[in-house]
Amino acid sequence: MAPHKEKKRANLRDVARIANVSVATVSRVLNTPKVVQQDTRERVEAAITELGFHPSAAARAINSGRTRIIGALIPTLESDIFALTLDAIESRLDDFGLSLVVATTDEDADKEARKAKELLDVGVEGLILSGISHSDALHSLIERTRVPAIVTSYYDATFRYPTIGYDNHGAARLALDHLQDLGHRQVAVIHGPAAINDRIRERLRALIDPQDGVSLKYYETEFSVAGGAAVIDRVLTKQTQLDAILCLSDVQAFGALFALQRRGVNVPQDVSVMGLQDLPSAAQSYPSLSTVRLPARRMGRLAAESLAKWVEDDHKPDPTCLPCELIVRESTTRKH
Amino acid sequence: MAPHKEKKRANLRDVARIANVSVATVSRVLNTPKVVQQDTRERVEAAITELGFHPSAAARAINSGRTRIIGALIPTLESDIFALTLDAIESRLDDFGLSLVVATTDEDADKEARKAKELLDVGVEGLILSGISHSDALHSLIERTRVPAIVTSYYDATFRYPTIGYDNHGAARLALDHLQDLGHRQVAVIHGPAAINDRIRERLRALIDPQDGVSLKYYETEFSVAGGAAVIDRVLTKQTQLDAILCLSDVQAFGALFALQRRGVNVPQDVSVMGLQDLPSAAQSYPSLSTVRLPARRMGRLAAESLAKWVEDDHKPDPTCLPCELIVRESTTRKH
DNA sequence: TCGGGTGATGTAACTAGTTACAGACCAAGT
DNA sequence: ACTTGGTCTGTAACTAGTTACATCACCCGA
Repeated sequence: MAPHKEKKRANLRDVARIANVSVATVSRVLNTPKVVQQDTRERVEAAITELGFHPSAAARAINSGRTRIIGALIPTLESDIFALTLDAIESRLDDFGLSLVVATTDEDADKEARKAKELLDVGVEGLILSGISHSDALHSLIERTRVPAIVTSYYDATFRYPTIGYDNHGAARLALDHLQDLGHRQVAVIHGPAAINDRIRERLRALIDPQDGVSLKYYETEFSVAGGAAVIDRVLTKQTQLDAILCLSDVQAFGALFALQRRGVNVPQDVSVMGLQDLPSAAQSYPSLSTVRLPARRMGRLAAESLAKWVEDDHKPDPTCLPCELIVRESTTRKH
Repeated sequence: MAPHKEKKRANLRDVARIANVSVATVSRVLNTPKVVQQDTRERVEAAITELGFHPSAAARAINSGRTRIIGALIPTLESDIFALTLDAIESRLDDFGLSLVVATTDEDADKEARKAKELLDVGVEGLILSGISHSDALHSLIERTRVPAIVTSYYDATFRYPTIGYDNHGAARLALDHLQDLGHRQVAVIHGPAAINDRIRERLRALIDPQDGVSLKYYETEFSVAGGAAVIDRVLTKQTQLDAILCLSDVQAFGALFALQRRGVNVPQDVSVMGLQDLPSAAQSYPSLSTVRLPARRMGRLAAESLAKWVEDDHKPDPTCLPCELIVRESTTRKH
């Protein structure tokens, strides 16, 4: 068999040769077609079509110094809140002509640093982080490369990177106040793993000094519907005088809701259940879920916008705290 | 004020100058450090640290001809099934040292083609598509650039790109057969927008010739919990002799479940409810949801693997159909 | 002392684009 | 007739890396 002719991709020079023009002219046809005479342009375009030529992204990037890629480091895509945020980020970045590379970290700081390095190797021009707990390796990487980085899902005006987040502390407070206003005093607090998650820690911090004789008992469980459901037995055993359950995330609240129904406990007559986040289905469940709305989509859009402006115009964004909103639905009611 | 010295990024030549070696040596320190003498290497490393040097991804890519980036075109991240699949894709691609750029299409073929172009401009080496409905523009783009492309969420061995999917037709059939086996004859089928979604069309196609006196009535609604809930009034009005509700997605099944509970209809005593997908919460809800499991994570992993091998070793994958599994839970029961 | 092998390093060409500058050409103005 | 200006195109340098090949020092054995 004859040795296969290496069928590598056509480049600018190939097109120039076929069209019988210089590389500069081909480049002009691609970038500023109006300055090229029509018949020349048509000849070049014919050559481009003939060869199936597509300019190399890398070669363009090397000249412009721009890749137009933004990297996002998020704990996981399995959780609605990150998926929602990311969806908003992606579509807003697209408005600025920027693409989004996603890397998941499983809430593991070392993995995050490793993936951040990969993102920078890919050439991202900006980085979106979640929360404020990161490894020194990541910090020094960001410092060395001077890549613009912003933090989402958390607000702290003094943090080393601009934070575009919501008020986790205030949201938890809002939820507890609501239960308190309804007369509830014996409250079970169900929350995800605090050790690895600064958003959860911040929410818990809001609950440390309950007023008016409110007593809080804490239950840490997996961050999922199953986690919320699994912990209910423990809650019901430990707290016979239970007024309300405050779940620091909606997914766990759904788990709690289901598990309570399964045990014949009526919500909200026997016990009120409160979530935190306002998932799309919170308005639909039966009973519908009282919760505090975290503006995930809005945050995603704003984060994307802010980073885009930083990358494009070197305009570093100010930290922003988006407001949370108490959403009262059927799952909470006044204590009888 | 003195004109600011342009503080541009340090490059290989800068490092070479500071370390008093040639560019080749610096390159060797970066890529094959063992061939460089220790003291030279240390000098270079010191220079790298001093300048905060980071090699340019674009320049590397231009030489290797590789970007190590894969692009995924998915309808939306708001839907769990895509978020789950994407999470699996991302983590599996990472095993191969590949990064993932995400672009959402909102199930719009023109938008998909536009975003595909952007992905190729970014330099993706491979493309992951969802379903088999795409614009001609996308097809010709893929043909011109000869970029490896695979399809997920759909199986069709004869399709122009390899499909790594599950059997939508078989899954729907499995669900209907289950209801039939339980003695149900009057069945409401709730499904998402068929016009724009080939997965849904394929599921519907499985239901065209029901046997044994089974009567199906169709209700198209939004692909969401709210959509599933909103259509229930219509279902209950139109079908007074209702045995079962078959929802062609779990999210809609949850909506149906909630709406039925809200109206005092007992599931499964009064009516059986069947989902399709097996979301993580399907096992937790009350009643827990009978459904057909679509192996979203497995599919994501396999798709990532297959595309990675195609990109790395030029080994085009074979179409693969992953099995769906009937999951019988509490929401379906024998007709009384 | 010479040839050969090895190891470390440098030179320069190469990747695929963009672009500053130069030059050719043609028409209009002086 | 000669300059001027504008349009179009080409040459070559430039971006930031990698790498084939050349070079040189050094050591060993003949």
